[in-house]
Amino acid sequence: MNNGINEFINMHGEKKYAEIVILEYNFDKIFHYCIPQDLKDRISLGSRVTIPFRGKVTTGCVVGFLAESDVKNLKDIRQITDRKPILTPQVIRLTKWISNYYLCSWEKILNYAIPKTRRAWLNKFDITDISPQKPPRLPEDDKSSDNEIIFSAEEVKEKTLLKDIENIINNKKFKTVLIRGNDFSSRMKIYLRCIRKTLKEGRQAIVLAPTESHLSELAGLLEKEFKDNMVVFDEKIDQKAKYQKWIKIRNSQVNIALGMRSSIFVPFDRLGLIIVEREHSSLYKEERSPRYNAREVALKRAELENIPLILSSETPSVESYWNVHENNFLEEELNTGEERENLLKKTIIDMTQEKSKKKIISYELQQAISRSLKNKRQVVLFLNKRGFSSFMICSQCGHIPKCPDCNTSLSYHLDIQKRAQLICHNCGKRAKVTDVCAKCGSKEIRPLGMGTQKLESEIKKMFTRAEIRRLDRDSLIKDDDYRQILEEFNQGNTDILIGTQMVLKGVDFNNVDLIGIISADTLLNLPDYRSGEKTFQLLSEVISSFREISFPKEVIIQTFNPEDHCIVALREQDYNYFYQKEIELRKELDYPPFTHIIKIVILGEEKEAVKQRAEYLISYLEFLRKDKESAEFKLLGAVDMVLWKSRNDFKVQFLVKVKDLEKFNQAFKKKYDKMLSKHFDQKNRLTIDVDPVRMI
DNA sequence: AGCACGCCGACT
DNA sequence: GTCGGCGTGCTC
Repeated sequence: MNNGINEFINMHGEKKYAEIVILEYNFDKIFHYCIPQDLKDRISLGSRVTIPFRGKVTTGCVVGFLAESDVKNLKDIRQITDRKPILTPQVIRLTKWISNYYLCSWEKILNYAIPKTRRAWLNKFDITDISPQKPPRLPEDDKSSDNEIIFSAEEVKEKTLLKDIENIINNKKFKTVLIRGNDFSSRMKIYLRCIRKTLKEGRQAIVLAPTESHLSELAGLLEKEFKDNMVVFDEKIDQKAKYQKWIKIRNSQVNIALGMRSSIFVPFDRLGLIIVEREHSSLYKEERSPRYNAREVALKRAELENIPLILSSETPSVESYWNVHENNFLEEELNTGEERENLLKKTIIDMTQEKSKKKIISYELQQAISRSLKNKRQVVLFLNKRGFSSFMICSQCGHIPKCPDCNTSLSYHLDIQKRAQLICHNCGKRAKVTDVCAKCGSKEIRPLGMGTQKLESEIKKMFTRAEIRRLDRDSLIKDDDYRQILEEFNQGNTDILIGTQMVLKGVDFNNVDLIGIISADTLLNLPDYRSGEKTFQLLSEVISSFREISFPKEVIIQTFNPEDHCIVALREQDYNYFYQKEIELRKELDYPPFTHIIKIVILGEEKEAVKQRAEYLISYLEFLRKDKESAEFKLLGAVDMVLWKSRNDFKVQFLVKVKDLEKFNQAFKKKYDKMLSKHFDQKNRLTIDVDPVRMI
């Protein structure tokens, strides 16, 4: 198994030629160089080298070895930059896989994985090549003679799943465990034990978290035991500090790395375990090039390194859960006890049954808020839409005013003088509000849906004596506002907090006994095959904000779609129900995980130029369709090509649906480079997103 | 990305 | 005949 990496050494045991990816130019090509005799012993996969190229000296990264080359007049490698390679052979293999899977150049992903190094740092913080350290001494080393035990007999008796995890960790082979559940402290206990065990074996661990706050939560807990044995790559880290931490890793001075998505590339050479916390998070997807998903890359790295992988989530991604059945992932459930469930009431309000269609707050929710206020408890009202109102609709003919450039519905906003205005969130175009429908002429046109602003004014009218605060992007003017609104609420000075996703971060729900989800529909109706999954995940997270429940609490969900499987699954807190219904839909409509989607976007300032390039791209894909080496695929969005306006650019988007991604990519790559340089540049850009997390 | 090469039209 | 326009292709 060589994964397309040439490590072949000729019969004299000599590495004669090196395959090199040039790091300073964006060519998707491998160059061959001779390895001078004096460098032979020190060069390896992942070594950075200086090489003559086009009459200049440039740097490259060694990605393979050859005994023979059919290229004539090969030049010599000048020198090796780092004393020990900055990347490990396994990470080189990983980046190769990424460049094929995500259709980006090898150079791009290599440069992304390697911290930006200044020449000066190279001498200052070099790799000292400390010979493999003895694993750090742990308290148990002295006590337990049987080092095969991770969990005690008592613990295993209580939760038999621990035995399975123990076996997998002890086995030290590639195997994925998906832990599903909301019990953070049990999950944490498993992480701790597994890491401890891994270190004891003299191996290393990577822990990924999706956001800065989840990262610091994990780091805080792990630091108690492993402070001197770990590095944390937090959000604000600069290139220099990042490089220093890499050197520590490379020198085996630390054996645990914590970070967000990019930490999946850290160069441990005795990696023994990867943990991906909240694996469902869309933040694992890099939304700029290279557009990889760290969860998928973690899976690939675990496979390449042949080590266990732990994925965990309260609401696993449909892809991962599907893998439980298809690829023999081990699934374990870890949920908090039933006492919690008995004190937590979940109510779904069918808004189609409300008498007044214009009302935002149902009668039941209004009553529940009154009850909370009387009991001196706090209320959080959740809405995932900013602005005043989402769009206008004519109740006579159903017409929705749309932006002529973007074909998206215009948002209804109030300006500072409280004058109504329509704004296109895509391109920023503004339009006047009309009181007559442009299509049928009726006067029954009015705003539908709502934002936090409108909700706030409604609530203020309803509960005149309550302290009400709003927490969303728009309400934050000064940097300090966020902290202040939180502090007021957490000290109990606020009765009702209205907010978007932001309330999930930093709000203390201890004294809250009511969460009202104003409209489950806004997210559910997005034009995205994942909208159901996203709704279920987000609202589950909202409900989980109630961590400790010592008195009765209630969640009220208002929706126009009470029968939707996501809503039903939320009420029953039944992941399996959600998954079964969702996977049926995906299968029926040929969506992931049954196919892959590739999002192709063309952007440019001139409308005609964009259109022309889009047509060229379509013809390239049609040409591919005839290629016997390519895979079958569907092309969406090409027949009635829509040009959108996005900021200053015109934009065209296609979706390719393909089952055999590997085969398709191989054929696609053949002339991709040529097409790119011939038809696209800074003015007319082409972006390709494999397995996108957002459709628009 | 640059830079050479080459094929073509315009010009002292 | 020769200068320079840019489209095409190569760089180990």
